[in-house]
Amino acid sequence: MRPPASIDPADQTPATSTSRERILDAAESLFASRGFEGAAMRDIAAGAGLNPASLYNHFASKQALFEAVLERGLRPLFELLDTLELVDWSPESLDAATDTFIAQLARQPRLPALLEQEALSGGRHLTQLTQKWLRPLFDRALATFRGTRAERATGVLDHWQDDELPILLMTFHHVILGNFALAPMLRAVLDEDPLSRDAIERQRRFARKVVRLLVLGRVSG
Amino acid sequence: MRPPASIDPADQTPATSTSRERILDAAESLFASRGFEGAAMRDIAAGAGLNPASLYNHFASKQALFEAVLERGLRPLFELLDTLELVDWSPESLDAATDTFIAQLARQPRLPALLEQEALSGGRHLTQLTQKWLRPLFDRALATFRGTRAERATGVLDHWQDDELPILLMTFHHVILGNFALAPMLRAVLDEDPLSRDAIERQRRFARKVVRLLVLGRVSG
Amino acid sequence: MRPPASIDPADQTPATSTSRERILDAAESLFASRGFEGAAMRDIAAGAGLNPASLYNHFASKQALFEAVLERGLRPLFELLDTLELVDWSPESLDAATDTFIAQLARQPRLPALLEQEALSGGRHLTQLTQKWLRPLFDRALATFRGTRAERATGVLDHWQDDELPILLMTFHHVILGNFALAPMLRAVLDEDPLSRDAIERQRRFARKVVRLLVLGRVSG
Amino acid sequence: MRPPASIDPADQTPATSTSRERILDAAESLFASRGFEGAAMRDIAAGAGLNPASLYNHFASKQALFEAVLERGLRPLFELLDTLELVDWSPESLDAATDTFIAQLARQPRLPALLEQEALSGGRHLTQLTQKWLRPLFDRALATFRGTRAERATGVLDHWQDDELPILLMTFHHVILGNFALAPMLRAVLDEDPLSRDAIERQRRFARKVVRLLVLGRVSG
DNA sequence: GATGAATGAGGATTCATTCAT
DNA sequence: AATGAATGAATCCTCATTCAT
Repeated sequence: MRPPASIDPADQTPATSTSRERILDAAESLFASRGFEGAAMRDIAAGAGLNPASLYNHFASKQALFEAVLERGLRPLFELLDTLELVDWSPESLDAATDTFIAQLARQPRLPALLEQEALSGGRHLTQLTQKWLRPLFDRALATFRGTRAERATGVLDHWQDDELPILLMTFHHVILGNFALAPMLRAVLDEDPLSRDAIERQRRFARKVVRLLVLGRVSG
Repeated sequence: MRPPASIDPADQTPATSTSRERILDAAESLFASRGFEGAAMRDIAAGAGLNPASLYNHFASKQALFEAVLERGLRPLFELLDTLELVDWSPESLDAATDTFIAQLARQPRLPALLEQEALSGGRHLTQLTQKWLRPLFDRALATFRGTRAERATGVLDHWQDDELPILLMTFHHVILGNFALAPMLRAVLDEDPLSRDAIERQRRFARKVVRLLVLGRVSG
Repeated sequence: MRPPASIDPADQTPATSTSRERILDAAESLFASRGFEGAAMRDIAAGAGLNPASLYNHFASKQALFEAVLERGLRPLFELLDTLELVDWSPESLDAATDTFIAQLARQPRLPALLEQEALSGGRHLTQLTQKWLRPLFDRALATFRGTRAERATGVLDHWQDDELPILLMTFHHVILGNFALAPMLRAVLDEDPLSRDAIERQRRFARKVVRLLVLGRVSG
Repeated sequence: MRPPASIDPADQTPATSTSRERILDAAESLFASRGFEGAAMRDIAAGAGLNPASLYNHFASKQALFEAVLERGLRPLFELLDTLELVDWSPESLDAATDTFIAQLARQPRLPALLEQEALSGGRHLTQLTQKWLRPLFDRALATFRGTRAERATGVLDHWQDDELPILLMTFHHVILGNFALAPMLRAVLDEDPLSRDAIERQRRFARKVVRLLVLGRVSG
């Protein structure tokens, strides 16, 4: 009665890439849609066109494979966040930052679901994920927000109280990543592919407005 | 080595309630934190202080138990949504609606994680969840939004284009439910219990502002 | 290409005993002949007439099963050794002690092989076996031997030096248990069942003589 | 979690020897301590500093490797036994024979454990071992003993009945090889390395006395 | 010779579920 | 309503072995 191994056509990765890459692709897809426990090594192997035993020639364990998936997926996103500089807080630079995020997520549409899976499970792999990636980023972003709110005279973040800034950060997370993570549900509710070019363009347009609203308290420049 | 069955002290439900209730409580907790596949009947039974075989005296299968958990959890929330009437779209009535949601979620803090688990998994139980609960609600809410935007002269929802309204609805979902769902991650990132009275109060205050921003385009009335 | 699960007809235990006992019997037989690693849970289950999964209703793991086998097997033997009192060191009391051992081993003919398997493997389960069972027994026996050798005037153990007494103890072990442990090899070399009534009787007669030789330095009383 | 591949420092063979020799050394060590089933080709390869696949450049199969280990290990010992001539049965010539054995075993201290492993397992590789090596030796030795007992007038083997001579032969085996085979256990029970120069010297002294006792019925010449 | 990658068979163990008690 | 024992199917992972490089 087990469901078929692959739902997402993206599971089928081209046979031209290396085995390691095909394994990582299949694993990312399954971990994202089913979580760590729900993703069976057998199904990952099938997605990569390999015998299950072959996975162990490339990764020592399911856990190690999972970490490699996280590493490969999160590194570009977090490097992007690291290099981000909001030179000023003008509407235009906010838009540019928003566009950068959305563009990166369009390239890695399964990543938000992967993150969400672990965020929900609350423990085990989350600790490592948190310590290595989330904490540093979060702390740095919070410091920037606090500094900006204190220094800038008017209009920027000044409709938030200091203790609301952490929630504000989480809200950016939800607004930017949320619809990517819940793509399967959106598909069912909207009768539309939320990862289509048009849908992502609409998502980008919408995100710009929300970011402006949240940071500047108004939409128009 | 399997991890211990219960992480959240809320798993331990008082022995005074009926077996059925204890089972539902334990199942809700485990389904929310681990998803359908990740939650083992054995662990649910342990959480309820029962032998695994006893679960089958109350629920025909794991699937049936899962549905009962959804039913029990979603019914009050969706009934709340059903009865909600935004008589006008004044800031005060928006605040009241926001407060109502947050209050209900504070009573059922694991519910958002439960929903999110299924939303991520994309299929299987999601279809049923979607058809029975989400679709009708979503369609009704969208119609209301569309009507409001078309009829009302100024200020309400008029900074959104028509095709952005579905995304806007999802954004309410993310903003209101997101921090409840990701409570385990927040705990790790914020060094604070996101379900404490203070945190929920802050969350309520923040949600009010965001809802006003999203609907009215500004914070202050 | 795996060999058939059961070689020894003793593997087939009567279906009348409890499952737990049948499991222990089958496990003892396979652990004795193949060692811990070589004995497959599947084969143990087959020997007990059960599904492999059923073993886990009675023992938490292969390791726990192994320890239960040791416990059940060693307890009577070591209790016998504990209660043994060589009132005097006359040839007759030596003979009586020898007979007691041999009789007990005839009742548990697979036990020496079980011990030997672990003694050879040098580690893992041996440590526990040693600390719990062998060390105490060995130390007590050595003290008795040392005392006897020092106190008694003539003839008893006085042809051994003090530092040879530990080796002497081991030699009793080898002489008494050795042929039981190597029964499979003896069968192949002697064209005879070393566990037949006649063979054990001969073994008993021989062991009496060797014990007399080792303790008293001569055969005849 | 698999235990580390090598326990005995003797596993680490010098990198200067040929691959074949390093493989045989590592295999001998692991077969002796874990038996045929328990010794993994992977661990043998690691002990030899090679990739598992490389083993198959030198030996056709695990079985063939095992036989090569036996061959290399048993040949010198059995050749020694073959050339042994007890010109007379004087105490001095018995001592000399005992010394020869012990000296050879000191050179191959893992060999007794290797033999014992197979003797215990009762079948499979034992048959071959028995037919090729043990049977011929045993039969020849038994004939010699029987001849000696019948021909010699007094004192030599004449306290044994004819049907006890096979057991006597096995007893030599146990006494001479036993403490080498059970070295891991002795280490744990005696708090001393049973393969140290001193321990082996003591073992030699002890074996001389036991052999004299068993053959001549008394210790002193 | 040596090795990385591949694999079918089998390893212990867990799972949801059933059933007699 | 509760449970101990049973089980087929699946779980992750290891094994000996092969083969192209």
